[in-house]
Amino acid sequence: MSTPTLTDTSYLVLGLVAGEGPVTSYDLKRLVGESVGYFWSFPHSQLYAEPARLAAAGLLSEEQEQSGRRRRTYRITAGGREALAAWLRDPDCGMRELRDPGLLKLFFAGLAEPEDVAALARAQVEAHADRLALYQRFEKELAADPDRDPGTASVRMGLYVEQAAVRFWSEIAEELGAPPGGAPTPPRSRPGPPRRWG
Amino acid sequence: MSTPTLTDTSYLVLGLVAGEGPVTSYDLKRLVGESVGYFWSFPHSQLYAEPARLAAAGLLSEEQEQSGRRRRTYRITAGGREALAAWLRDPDCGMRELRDPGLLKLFFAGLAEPEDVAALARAQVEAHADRLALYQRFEKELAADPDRDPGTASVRMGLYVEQAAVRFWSEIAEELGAPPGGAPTPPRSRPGPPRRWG
DNA sequence: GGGTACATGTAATCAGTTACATGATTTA
DNA sequence: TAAATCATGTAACTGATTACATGTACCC
Repeated sequence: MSTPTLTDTSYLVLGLVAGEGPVTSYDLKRLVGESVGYFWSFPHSQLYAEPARLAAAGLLSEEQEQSGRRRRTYRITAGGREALAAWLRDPDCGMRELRDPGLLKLFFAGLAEPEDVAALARAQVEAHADRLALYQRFEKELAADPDRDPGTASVRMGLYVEQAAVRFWSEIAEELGAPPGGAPTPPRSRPGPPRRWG
Repeated sequence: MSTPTLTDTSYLVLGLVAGEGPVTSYDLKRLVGESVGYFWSFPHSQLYAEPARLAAAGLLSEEQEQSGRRRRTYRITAGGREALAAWLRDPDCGMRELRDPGLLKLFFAGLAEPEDVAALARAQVEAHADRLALYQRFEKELAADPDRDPGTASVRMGLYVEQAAVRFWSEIAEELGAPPGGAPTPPRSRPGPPRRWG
């Protein structure tokens, strides 16, 4: 009852506070921007709201400056540490869906002009290739670190997924550029989204 | 001004209505469940709220039964068709981040017991393998369809991503089972989440 | 003809986003 | 010292989720 259903965001904050010692919201913002933010970002305002919620739930302690900036410093409490541990101990957690806006557009390819879909594919290839390059750089630098934190393995997931995306969109681009039929841009096949899968 | 910032969800609904002709909210629910829902799902209540919004914006027309169930039937309007076309024409759209709860837990591996992380990895392998098998079945069935809708290509993306996930989590599981050092479960390396990437 | 599952909606809540607003530092 | 940028918050809005509530069809 003292834990009013924590969200993934809650645990993210909880974990960061647990790991980094006393932090302010701004510290959190910086931390997120440098690490988790690459696969789980949100606006800074949430990094003000969420710790406040957690403090209200007794999972963080809050201490406010009396002087100029009146910034709040958060620390994890025993309760917080336990909630975090319980979460970490539980092996099952939802599988996030893709929710990729690009994929959504592709899903409606039947309603679009083929050259627009091709343009989409090219744009996606470029965007994902950039991301991939970034992750490859990260991975390389991290590999050099002798006592690398186990959590940084998550970078590799980003890497694999971006590879998959580049591959996928490249295929789409290619198929649209040179469709099996032979014509450079085939006519719209059928109006409407695909009916059923499977 | 007549389009108060449509979301991706709006376009999803718009596209479905455009493609499927007149539909009720329940029809939408069924359609989503059979197709897009696999990579972009939401509760049915949104499929009641969103068409209403779109109708208010003039992008759908709404017609309500006077008899028993009083269900509402939606059709796309000229304005809706144009909004959809404009969206489809635009090649750039945000790249969705992973936001994977499993990855988030892994990110905090430094704060967890190694055997818990291993259990997580195994659970993830299983979940993603199931998903992968499902998508492979879909892809196979779709491949048999002679006039397959271009939008169904999105299934392949799901397939690639699940392959990537299975690969990733398998590696993690394996690395934890038999770490390079030799010990079956190494001591917690360092408290705290990874500091910086890159 | 009673139960169970499907169909169809509304209401309340809340997380997450956008926008606004201002205090402190640096730099030109 | 003016301008720009970094730091630090609050307020308002709204999309999305949870929960509730009831009507209709099917089946044993």
